[in-house]
Amino acid sequence: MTGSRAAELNASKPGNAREVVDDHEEASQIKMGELSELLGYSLKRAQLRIFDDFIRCVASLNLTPAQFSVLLLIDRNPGRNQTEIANTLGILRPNFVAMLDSLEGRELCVRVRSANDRRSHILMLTDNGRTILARAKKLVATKHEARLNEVLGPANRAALLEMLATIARDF
Amino acid sequence: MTGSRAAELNASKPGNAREVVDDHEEASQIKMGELSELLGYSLKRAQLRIFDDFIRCVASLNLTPAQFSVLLLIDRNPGRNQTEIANTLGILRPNFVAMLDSLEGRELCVRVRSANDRRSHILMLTDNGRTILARAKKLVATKHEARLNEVLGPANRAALLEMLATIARDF
DNA sequence: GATAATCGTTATTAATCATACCAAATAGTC
DNA sequence: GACTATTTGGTATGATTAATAACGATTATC
Repeated sequence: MTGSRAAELNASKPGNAREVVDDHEEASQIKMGELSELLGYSLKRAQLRIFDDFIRCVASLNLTPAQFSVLLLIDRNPGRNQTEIANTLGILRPNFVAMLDSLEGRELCVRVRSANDRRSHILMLTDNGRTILARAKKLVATKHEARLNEVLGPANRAALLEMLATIARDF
Repeated sequence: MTGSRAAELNASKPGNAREVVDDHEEASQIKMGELSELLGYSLKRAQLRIFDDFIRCVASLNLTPAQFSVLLLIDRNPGRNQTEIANTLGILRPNFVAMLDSLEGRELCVRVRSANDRRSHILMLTDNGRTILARAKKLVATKHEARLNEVLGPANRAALLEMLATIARDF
């Protein structure tokens, strides 16, 4: 299901029998040039790694980052409708339908017709949804974010988070 | 073809014997909850913003971030073939074909049969490609990255870059 | 009461990402 | 040299995500 996208990120694995030289010269490393100074590039690569790790850490619950964020937001904001949740996550309403179909099909959340405005659907987690979310949070905290703290250190992790929020806010 | 099977899943859930919830408190802001502590979430949002700004800054040249990185890498590594360039960028070879078709069609680069290995295509920029790349670099530096320096400050920008590289490397 | 706006939804397209496979060329082995 | 395996670029094809237009039902506005 979840393809290993990092399969060929590392072409030069110092492992077994990969000493092939394409030209007469030794297999020299490709120069990244200004690419390593391009923030967008590093940003995307880091994001892919983080998402891969997230999916791996939470694989037992079969939750994507997007699904996790939806459950989190519904839990924290009971009584909101689809457009409100979708908008705050940057998901377009048409694309949110299938996503909710899936989550509701797994009985993690429900759509309830609002009494105030019978057009809109109020979203709320089921008991099962709350259980799964709680488990997911624990997995994310103990595996995913913990690893980040190992690699970056708590102070750096906080600084990184703040800078990313700044970009998303002021850009 | 596309097979949007969203319709078949749970398009309609009739007979919802759920009770209606109180949804007062109209204009209050949605709470992000633990979402603002989730690094992957901030990372993705920031990445989308950065990419949008990149595309905007370089719109006059009609270059995507991916295309720009390809041109940059070819320029810095003359004599490399498709798989080498694609691999270092994390692009799968089948998907790299169309991308090169496009760039070559715009006469920004060329594929040249290698004399050493007649299977492989050596990539190199055309004069036009070098010109466009130079212009793109200038736009990126004076508009895109400059704005980042405004928002973050040079020191923070460097620290951010270093942390992202750390994630992409050690994760 | 007529008209406009909103909500969830369907349908559809484009773009991105991934896998399986093929012909040509090369490498490695006997 | 012949035989096999591997590599390279390429095609075809799916899955997933993202974006737009439009529609019925409902609500808001005038």
